Amino acid sequence: MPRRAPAAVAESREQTVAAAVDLASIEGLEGLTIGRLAGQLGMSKSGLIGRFGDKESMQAAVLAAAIERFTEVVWARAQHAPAGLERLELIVDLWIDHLREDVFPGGCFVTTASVEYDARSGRLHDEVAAAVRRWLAVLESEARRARDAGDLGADRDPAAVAFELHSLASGGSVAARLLGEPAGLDRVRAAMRRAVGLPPTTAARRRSSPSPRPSRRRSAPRA
Amino acid sequence: MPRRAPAAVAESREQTVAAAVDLASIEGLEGLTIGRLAGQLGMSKSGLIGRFGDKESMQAAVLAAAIERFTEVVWARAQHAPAGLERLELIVDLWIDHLREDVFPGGCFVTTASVEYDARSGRLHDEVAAAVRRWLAVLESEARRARDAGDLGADRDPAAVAFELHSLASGGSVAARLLGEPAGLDRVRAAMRRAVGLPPTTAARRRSSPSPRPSRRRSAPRA
DNA sequence: CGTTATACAGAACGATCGTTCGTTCTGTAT
DNA sequence: ATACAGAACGAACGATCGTTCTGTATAACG
Repeated sequence: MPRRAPAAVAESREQTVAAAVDLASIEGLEGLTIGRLAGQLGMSKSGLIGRFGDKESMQAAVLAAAIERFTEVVWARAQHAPAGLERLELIVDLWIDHLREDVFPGGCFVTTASVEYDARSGRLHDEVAAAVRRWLAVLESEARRARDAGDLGADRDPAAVAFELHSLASGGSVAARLLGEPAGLDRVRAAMRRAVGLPPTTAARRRSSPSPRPSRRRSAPRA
Repeated sequence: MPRRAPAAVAESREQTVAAAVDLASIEGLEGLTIGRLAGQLGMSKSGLIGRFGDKESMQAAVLAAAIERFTEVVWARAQHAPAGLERLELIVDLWIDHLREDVFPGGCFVTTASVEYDARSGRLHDEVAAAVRRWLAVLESEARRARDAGDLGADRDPAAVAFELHSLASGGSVAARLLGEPAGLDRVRAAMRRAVGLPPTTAARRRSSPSPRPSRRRSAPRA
């Protein structure tokens, strides 16, 4: 391969992490296995782990990549909307859409990671918690803007609104996926809109997906 | 006075499962390990697995026991309240309390299991989903009663209310635990009350009744 | 050109996984 | 007194875990 080495390495590692994100979104960050991931990528275990040092560093890289993916498809795309309720409304739509369209094959990555590390200590716990805190801060900031602009009930605490939105999206997406009811996400969306005082739905579903997409990716538990 | 053999066996298995529930609420149902659990119980791996047949059956037994524990401390204790909004209010309080008082050392058991199996197929997935469906049906039934009695907005869909309550409790408890903020559960409670149209809080925390004290039996090593 | 650094494969490590044997012990029934 | 059933043990199975070491091919540099 006459590829330039640094580029090849960087790109290769990027692809590695992307594949690991998909796998970990199903199996969990803790269920990630060097042997299985290496086999899926067609490389040796030593070659794979050599890119990260050890497994925990690999998990951290995977987590960071998943957060970046979420940030890109939800936060970044909402930046063009004016701060406040309007941006909050767009965030909710993008948030639900990213769940509906299987940006992560196994459902919301950070939710999975949150459950895995909510009762443990260590580097992964800290990084997951930090990511959730950052996201809550974003939501709180927008909620505060909305409240200051009079678009949100003056009695509503921005931090409480942020926490409520996060709880609904996190818990609701899991339940919708577990029960195999894509319509559950409509309920989550409605509840999130209710949480910020928006009407159940605006005119038509402007972000309507063409088909329900029954893509249920499932992995055999064993062999 | 020699105990009858079947009784002794049942009790021993019950203690085994109770310990496994505590362990699995932290490590996850999938993170349960026969070797580690056996070591913690002071028995051999073969002796432990012999009680269930294989690991999956043990996981199923652990899941069933956890569901039973939840049912006891939340559903059963709310039965004395009149059906409808009043019972729903009590359920919310008991629900939050069971999270606050660490009925499960690692947080809500079914939430953990939901995340673990929401993207997989098999027996465990089906049983978790069935448990969630049963619980949603209970909540929906109470919400319908409340609506029919005029205690809930006539425009509120009981199934949507049930789903919203479940999502809030599930997602909120994880976030509160992950962030290490017990006050987060107050937010969850407030949001759940808001979901059923109840005022943020009734007077003071009237639900500071003595700890429910779930049966937490400690197993003693065999002589 | 030679030298050096890097990336990966291959092999092996100790540990642990779930499972399966054969044995032993205990209590009950015949 | 004998036979049997159940539970648990200890040992071992093959598989897989994360990690480490060594050899080698290639790319980068002078």
